Amino acid sequence: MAKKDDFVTKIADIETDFPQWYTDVVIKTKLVDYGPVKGTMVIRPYGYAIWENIQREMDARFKAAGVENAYFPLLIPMSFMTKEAEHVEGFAPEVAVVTHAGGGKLDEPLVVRPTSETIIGHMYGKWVESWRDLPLRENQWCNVMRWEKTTRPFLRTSEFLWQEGHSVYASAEEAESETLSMLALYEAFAKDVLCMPVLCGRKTEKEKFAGAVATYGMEAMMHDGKSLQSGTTHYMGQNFAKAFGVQFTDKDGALKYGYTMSYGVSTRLIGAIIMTHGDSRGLVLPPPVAPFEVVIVPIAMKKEGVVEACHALKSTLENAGIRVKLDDTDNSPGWKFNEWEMKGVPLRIELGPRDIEAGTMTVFTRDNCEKGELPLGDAGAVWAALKAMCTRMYDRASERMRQRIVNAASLEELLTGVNGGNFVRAGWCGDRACEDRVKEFAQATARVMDKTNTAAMCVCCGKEAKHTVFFARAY
RNA sequence: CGAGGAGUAGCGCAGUUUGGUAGCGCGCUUGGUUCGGGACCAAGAGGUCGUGGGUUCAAAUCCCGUCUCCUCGACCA
Repeated sequence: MAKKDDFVTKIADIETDFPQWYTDVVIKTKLVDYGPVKGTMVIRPYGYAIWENIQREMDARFKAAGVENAYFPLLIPMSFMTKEAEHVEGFAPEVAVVTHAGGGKLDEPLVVRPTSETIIGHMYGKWVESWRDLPLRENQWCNVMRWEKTTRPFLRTSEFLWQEGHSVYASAEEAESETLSMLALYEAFAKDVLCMPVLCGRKTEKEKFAGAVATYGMEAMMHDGKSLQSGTTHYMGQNFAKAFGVQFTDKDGALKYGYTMSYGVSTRLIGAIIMTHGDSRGLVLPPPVAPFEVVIVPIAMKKEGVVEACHALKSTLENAGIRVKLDDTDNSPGWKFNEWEMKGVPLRIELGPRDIEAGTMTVFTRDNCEKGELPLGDAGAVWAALKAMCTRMYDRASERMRQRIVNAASLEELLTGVNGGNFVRAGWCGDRACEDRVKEFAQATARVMDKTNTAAMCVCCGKEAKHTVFFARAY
């Protein structure tokens, strides 16, 4: 039973070889494979199940907030993209364009959507006529394409899956309020469903969405101290409404432009989960999004009653609403232990003759890698263990982020901070020149601005600080 | 686009310096013994050595071209 030296599926050590660790995890756990087109990924069933769980949980929250799902076309006429000046400038370098179809050249090229503000703006322009049509709040789950130069599975791919919500309101106040409440929805989702702490706040002008008045983001801290933009909400003012003629007749009889906003999260969340919770054994999945919350590993399967007991346990847990996998393949138990740990299954239940005799089940919790015993078939105790695991995972990640946010009063301190894998909290005067200087000096960008300004002076020029900003290296 | 690295079996690699029958580990197939932390035995399948040309009696190996991928940078909400 000695451990084999040449363990081909073993993943790299997260502490010493981070980029390789990430690649190993996404490939060897069969979350994804690389697609034939550079920068694309094939999401395999184990990875897609995580996405389905994210969708289910997110949809429930959208529904509770009153947002409905819809679907808009993949292809957008090129002329739509050029209607909003900043938008086209921001996205032009990374759009893929369809020039031929049906065996001939198209009169007008079509872009593969990099985001759907324009085509949805076009449709909303047709649908909105009266104040009675507002607010109009729809969401779509779809794929988008952005031709990036460097890519990494989940974190930045040429094609990715996301949800994009788009709303029109009659007033600026309502649209701005929705922008903030959707950010709050995302933050709660990150905490409750992904067990992941995030930093939320407004983005700087440099970092905002092309065509927006204001962009807000939530940033998650990865194992290597880099920041991952995990969700954004955008307040567009009337920019897109004017570009696409989204007008309504108000109660006072006047024709007015609507105020729009949009928000989105993507498969990047899966990358965030991997890099927030993963360890040197592989994935550690938050129970709410794990493809299965429990895997049952039978011990000594040929002994009488073992397989039957495992099936009975599976039914009991499933009846209690728990997602369960029974691994009754003929691999050795040790192989199964390692395999499912690598794949991040939250709880493993080992069930063998000794357990059955004693009326217990051996339970391994993935986040802390501890083994214990529970009464055989006690679904309530399994639920409690899963819930406790969520709390532990969130608390651990929060504590790490708290310890790795440092303050800086100078560029040198800022550089030291980001080099040490930290988020750096520092004052900023508000000038683009200083923001650019920070990037040049420390390869760090302004992730979000703190809700209140507590800094006295700008980390770069020393003038009075108008904002307190979290700087970090980012994916 | 700049700098560096790599292309040999499904995966990971050796072999190239010094040209001479295509190798290893894992995985896979079949049969058997196993099973409380990646089991073992036996037999077997699988490769135009990225690609085009050149040198040579002979090229994975030497020379020239070319393509692809990876890392770092640039770029990127």
